Amino acid sequence: MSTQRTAPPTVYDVAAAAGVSIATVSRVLRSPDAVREGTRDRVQAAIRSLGYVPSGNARGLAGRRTGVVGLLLPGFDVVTDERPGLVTDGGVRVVDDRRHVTQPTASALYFDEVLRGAETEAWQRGLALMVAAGRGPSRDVIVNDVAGRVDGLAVLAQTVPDDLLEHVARRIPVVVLADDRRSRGFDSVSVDNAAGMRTVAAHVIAGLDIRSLAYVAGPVDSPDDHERSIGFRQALADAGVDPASVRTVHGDFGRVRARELAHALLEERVPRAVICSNDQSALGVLDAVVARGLRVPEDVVVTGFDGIDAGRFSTPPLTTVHQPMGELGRAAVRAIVDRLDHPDGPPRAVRLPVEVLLRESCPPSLDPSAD
Amino acid sequence: MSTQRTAPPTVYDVAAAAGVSIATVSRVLRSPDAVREGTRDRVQAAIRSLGYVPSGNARGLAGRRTGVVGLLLPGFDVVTDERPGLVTDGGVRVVDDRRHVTQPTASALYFDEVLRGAETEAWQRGLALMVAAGRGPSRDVIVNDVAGRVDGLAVLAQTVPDDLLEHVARRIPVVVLADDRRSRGFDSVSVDNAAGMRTVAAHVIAGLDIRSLAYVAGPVDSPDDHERSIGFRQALADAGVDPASVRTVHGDFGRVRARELAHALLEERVPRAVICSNDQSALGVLDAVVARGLRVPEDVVVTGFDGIDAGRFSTPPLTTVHQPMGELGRAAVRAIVDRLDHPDGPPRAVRLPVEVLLRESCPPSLDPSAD
DNA sequence: GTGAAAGCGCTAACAG
DNA sequence: CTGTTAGCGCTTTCAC
Repeated sequence: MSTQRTAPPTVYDVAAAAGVSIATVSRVLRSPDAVREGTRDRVQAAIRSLGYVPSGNARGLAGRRTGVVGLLLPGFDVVTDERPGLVTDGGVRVVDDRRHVTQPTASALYFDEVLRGAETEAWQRGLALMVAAGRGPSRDVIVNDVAGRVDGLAVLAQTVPDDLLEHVARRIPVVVLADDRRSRGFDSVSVDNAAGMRTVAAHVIAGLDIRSLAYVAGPVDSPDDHERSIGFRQALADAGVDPASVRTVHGDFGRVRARELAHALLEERVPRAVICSNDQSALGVLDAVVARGLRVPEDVVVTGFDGIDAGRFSTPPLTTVHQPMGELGRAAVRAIVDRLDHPDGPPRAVRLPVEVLLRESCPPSLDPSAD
Repeated sequence: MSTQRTAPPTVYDVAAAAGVSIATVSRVLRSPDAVREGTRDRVQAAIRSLGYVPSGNARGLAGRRTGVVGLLLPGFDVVTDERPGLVTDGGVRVVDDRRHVTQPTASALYFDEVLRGAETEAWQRGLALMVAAGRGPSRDVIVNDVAGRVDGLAVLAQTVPDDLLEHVARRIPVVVLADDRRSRGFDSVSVDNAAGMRTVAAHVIAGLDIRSLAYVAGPVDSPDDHERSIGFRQALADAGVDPASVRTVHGDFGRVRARELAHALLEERVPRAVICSNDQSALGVLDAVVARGLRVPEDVVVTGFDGIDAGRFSTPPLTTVHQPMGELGRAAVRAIVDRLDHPDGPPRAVRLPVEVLLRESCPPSLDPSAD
């Protein structure tokens, strides 16, 4: 078939082949019922035999919506995993992977699910999705480019600077994910971070009757982290725990840093519970606790936030607050469509519920006899 | 900001505001160096103050490439996981997840990685990616829609029927993923299924000196499965094993079906090795083997194909042939760009290497003292 | 029902 | 360096 691209056929070609005007061709495509059957058949035959595919650009230009929504993600780190091949055999590398040298596929990149959710929702509404990395050298160009060819844009928090966002927002509706930006005038879809943290912390404090706490926070500029720490403080207040009695350290949401922090923390004094602002940190804490010969949950209970896969497979499995990532993506597309239907009205913020998953690192009950 | 969409500004608006012609505005955008600095500044100021974002549609129409490549995936199954919430607390559902009730996030959907790879490559080349599900009710419409607004299209095998594919291929280059379609005239990017299976099977037969084999194949219409079975037969021939001595069953690439088949197989006679055409099947076989009280790898060794995450976390971890999914996506974008640069020439097929990952279910050696 | 004609917003010669 | 002028391929009144 590589006998192609010799100037793709246009409405004119189809019209000529079918012996009608271009207007009729257009009608056959957009409102088939408005055309007499015989005429319609001839046009459709011409379309088939010419291999005609309408130009989306021309369509979009000529009016109406493009039927495309955009999604800007923070950009993918190019993880070129350089595993050492141990044996080679017939051109196929053979690796002894019993120690699981294999990378965590870098798949845990949490926005995979967001992407899939958005795609699903777009698909169900007959829309196409345009995805791009909102970062990188040509950031501005890409963002403008995408903004120029979609009906609406969903942007993951902190992937595009505010001024750029405000610029494109003058052309199309923009919805920010994972950060309530109503103050800036943007619609947003986010997760109920505060309630989630409050609930899991309440479980630790009141449910398990633990008052010796440590809190591993994230980077100070993270809106997510900020909300979670608010939820944490609410839980303290609810239970009448003195905030000053809680040792708090600030990590970077990373596992390595959390491990270091946890070691220092445990060195000083072992808390009965370590509440973490995200899962990666919690896994780092788990590393440190185990390394010191302490048992989880018997000696220390640990909780995370996010619900990443690694937490399901850790030893012990990690209690966490699960965020509905897929739903985030879906809600984003819905928000865009809503805004397109109702251009006016104040910015709206959708809050999605989270879910506490109690696993072994901080079980429903500390009573061994209870389930 | 919701003060928007009052007919977005156009080049004309910018030109008027800056006191220049539309051509100059266009130049400032496309080749800034061709415009005197003072003029350029005025235009850029106008762009900023008007909130001007060029229309991608108009750009695409006016000539040149759109700068967008399309990716058609098989479509996402909408997995609405209905987990039973055990406790409710302050609006946040609390779930006892100690038995890992949580879904495998459905994340293992293998094309996540393909998608990310494609995105990465596109991003690095300054292209945007348009993603859509190649299935579903409005399949034809969506496919045409996407095809009408991209420069080239990558399609995952079996997501779009050939006739539709051939139709759009007359307009833009199409590359098929995971299936060598040169015969149909399409460029393709696929994985070396045969060599992978041949290598892993050779390891079992010659490396481990096992000759009592069973083979769990996939659905008959799968091109992947077909190639893998060819590789398997080559391995048999290489080692001088009589194919007739191998019991072969056909599954559906699913875990459940494989489990059933394995039970029947084991009932009749326990083979020393079960080679499976994909990981899901291998996991099903593992289920059955363990259920019957047999040990892996001591009594039965099992191998899979794909390299899904679940295989890393199974008990025991699964030996498999890993496919470079991310690379598939990247290669697809490269293939499209290549084809755009060289519209003529015969269809080309890119073959990506696979990698055998030896894990506990079929270790490098059966000698317990080794390694 | 169907055709004629006027753009949609931009790029790319081609003149100045 | 900058302005003029054609279209790019399609949708959409408005007549017939």
